[in-house]
Amino acid sequence: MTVIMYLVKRMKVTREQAAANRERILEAAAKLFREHGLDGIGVADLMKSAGLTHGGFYGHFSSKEELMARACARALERAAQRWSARTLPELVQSYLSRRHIENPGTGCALATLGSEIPRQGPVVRRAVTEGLSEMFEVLAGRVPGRSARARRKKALAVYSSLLGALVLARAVDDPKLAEEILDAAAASILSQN
Amino acid sequence: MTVIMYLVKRMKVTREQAAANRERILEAAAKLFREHGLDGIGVADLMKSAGLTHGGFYGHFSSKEELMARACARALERAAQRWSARTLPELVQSYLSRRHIENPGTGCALATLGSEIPRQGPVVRRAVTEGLSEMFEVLAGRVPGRSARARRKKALAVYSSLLGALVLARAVDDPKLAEEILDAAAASILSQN
DNA sequence: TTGCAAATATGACGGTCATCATGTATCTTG
DNA sequence: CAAGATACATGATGACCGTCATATTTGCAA
Repeated sequence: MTVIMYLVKRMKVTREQAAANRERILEAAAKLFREHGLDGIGVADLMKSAGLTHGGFYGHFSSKEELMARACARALERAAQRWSARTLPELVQSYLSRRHIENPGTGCALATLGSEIPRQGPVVRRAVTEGLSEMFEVLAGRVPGRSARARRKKALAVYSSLLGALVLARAVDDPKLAEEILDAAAASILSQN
Repeated sequence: MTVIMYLVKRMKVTREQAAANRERILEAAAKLFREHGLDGIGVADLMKSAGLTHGGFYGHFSSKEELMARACARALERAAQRWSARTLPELVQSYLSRRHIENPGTGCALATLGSEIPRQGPVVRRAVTEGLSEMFEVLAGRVPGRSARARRKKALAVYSSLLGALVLARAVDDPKLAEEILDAAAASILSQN
């Protein structure tokens, strides 16, 4: 075991392996940023979680900020993909669930990082705005409405409700209250759509 | 000027002045935490903003965490007070406004700190839960509804929409999009109440 | 097969942070 | 008015952070 680790460590990686490493860093970041916040996890721990040491980081990304932007973009893309395969009721139920509350690392990035985004630099803000725009489009295709304009408006309102309810339910330390919040938001959304 | 500052500095404060100093620390914290995040501002800067140096901090609070809890409680109490003096449409309009977007330091604490709260310790979570519960009660008194139960449910849904919309509008780097989000949420809330 | 570029490890640097120890000047109590 | 308590300043400590310099090892192109 130790010998194998030693060999792996000492072995120069091929181009493919380097690309895979970059991918692992990005995936680790997308998860750990959501779990600990953008400022709550450091480059060294991120790299360790990807199976590397901190030194190689700047060979893959120009700064921690760039990684934050790419990780946010990645997380939001994934969310848009997931949404595009569900109906609105399915989507509401899975978003407003105890399972989502308890798994920030794989859930909605806005719910875990939302209040930190306004304090970030232009690169991160841009990535988030683009990711959100895609999500709005997907959601607009999942809500009922007579015109595209009306559906977009509804999509913005629905996402606001989803996001706010999840943030509140996570903030509160009483599981009963959390569930009450989720239920109220779900009922409100579904009764309107 | 320098002489005056020197005298002020060297002058031992009375009990009343000490209490006033504690109050200034708390007010500065309530503002700066919302502006920079709980982890985005340090004890030294907090104290400097209250006109003191960092050393005296632990005479007033047992830890930074205790200050975070008290500052959150203070901010939420103030919000509940403001809400109790307004009608629902007034409240929605002021919450979902450009002015609120641009002034996080005096605005809703959940919108600025919401996603950091779940990562905080029990003391902060408790203070936030209590503050939120008060806000829910106030809001339940401002929404229409046939029973107290129905009004409470509506209050939870309304606050979710408000919070989510503000977080989204602040996260986005396009003012037009931000305004679109606020408008969509406001229309949704007001059409339902 | 030889030399260069690339990928990553190790280690260091300057900065920031929360917390605590200590000194000191003043309020406050007897 | 004397003595202790109090409020605060100064300074230090140890930990952590982002970033960079350097060395080493190996894939890869000529």
